Amino acid sequence: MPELRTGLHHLYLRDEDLRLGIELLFYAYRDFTAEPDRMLDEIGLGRAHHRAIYFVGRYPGINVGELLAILRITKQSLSRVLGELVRKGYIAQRPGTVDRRQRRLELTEQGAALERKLSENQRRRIAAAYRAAGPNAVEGFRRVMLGLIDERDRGKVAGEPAKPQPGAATRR
Amino acid sequence: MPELRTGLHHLYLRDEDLRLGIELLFYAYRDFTAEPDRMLDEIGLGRAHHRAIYFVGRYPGINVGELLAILRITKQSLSRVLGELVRKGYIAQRPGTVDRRQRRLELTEQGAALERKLSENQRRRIAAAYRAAGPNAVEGFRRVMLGLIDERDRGKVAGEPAKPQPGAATRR
DNA sequence: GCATATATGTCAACATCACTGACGTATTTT
DNA sequence: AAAATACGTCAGTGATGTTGACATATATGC
Repeated sequence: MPELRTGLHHLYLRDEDLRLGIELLFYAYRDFTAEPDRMLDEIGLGRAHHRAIYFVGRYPGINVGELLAILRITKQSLSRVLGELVRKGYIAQRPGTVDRRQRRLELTEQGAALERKLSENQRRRIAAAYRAAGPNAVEGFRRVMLGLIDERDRGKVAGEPAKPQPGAATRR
Repeated sequence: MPELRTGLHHLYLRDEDLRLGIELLFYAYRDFTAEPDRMLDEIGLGRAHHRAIYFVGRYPGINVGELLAILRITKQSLSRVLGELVRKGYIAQRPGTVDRRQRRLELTEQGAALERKLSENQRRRIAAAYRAAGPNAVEGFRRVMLGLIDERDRGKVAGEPAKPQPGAATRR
């Protein structure tokens, strides 16, 4: 629900309030990624691999362009990461049926197992925070977080991955 | 308000709910850092410099050990970043008065200006998200985010920086 | 059907930010 | 006086990102 358009907002935002927001994001992200990072390190992978595995698991059959649009990195960066994951047997590729230029990505059994293992800690952490804060707070959390995300991607979160923008291939 | 302690929680957490949380963190952090990153890039600095500048601005007179405890990186990494910031005139150091081994860090005029410029976009983004979501949602956001942070650091967020753990100097 | 655009990949070079390991100096604490 | 602490440095390495140029296969528009 959009708030009343009073022009003046009853939500008076002090510098301190905004700083707290900045810091919450920093600390939460720092701690949210620490555990998976440690686990990845043991098998010679990094956070970038986790992100790829996560989103391939999230959208089975996703193609490279869509994944690029989510991660917002260059194809050269993704290519290295994806190549390693394919070579190590975590991700399988196969050409698209409708457009055979595409490579549709999927997790292998091994990849799915790794994804579960990596996300387990994150899920636990989120579940604990949700339970401690209560359903009402969770709803507020979602609303604020969505508001922090670039508008063009809000629909994408927890929906279908957006098709890459036209011209995305040429644009860098 | 803490939820009723029923043992069984009325907050039934589906896999989808947890995934949404994971993704909100990913997208929000991605978009939250993108703009400052671009600005930093123009003056030959990176995200690590932003973090250092931010927390030195947040806690004027903070010493190196405290900053290390916040950032959770090695002193060698921080040393490089801090050295660059000092050389380029964004941060000033001076020995502590009570313990002269310490280097107390402060932003110079120039550093404070940069900090404001960098954080401006982030503050705007947070302010917009807060306003759109409403005060109630903001409170929920804070509760959940705090729950995501390592327990030992919850008190530190938006308070005084914790003293580094005893033994921190030797531990790596 | 031919020209062009798209999806993807590759080679090469480079920057940033992190890490490990080993040591060194000044100062404080015991 | 010895030990611990705060901080720094030198040296090497690895992960992740970047730019730029070019290659291949497939689709699409006229």
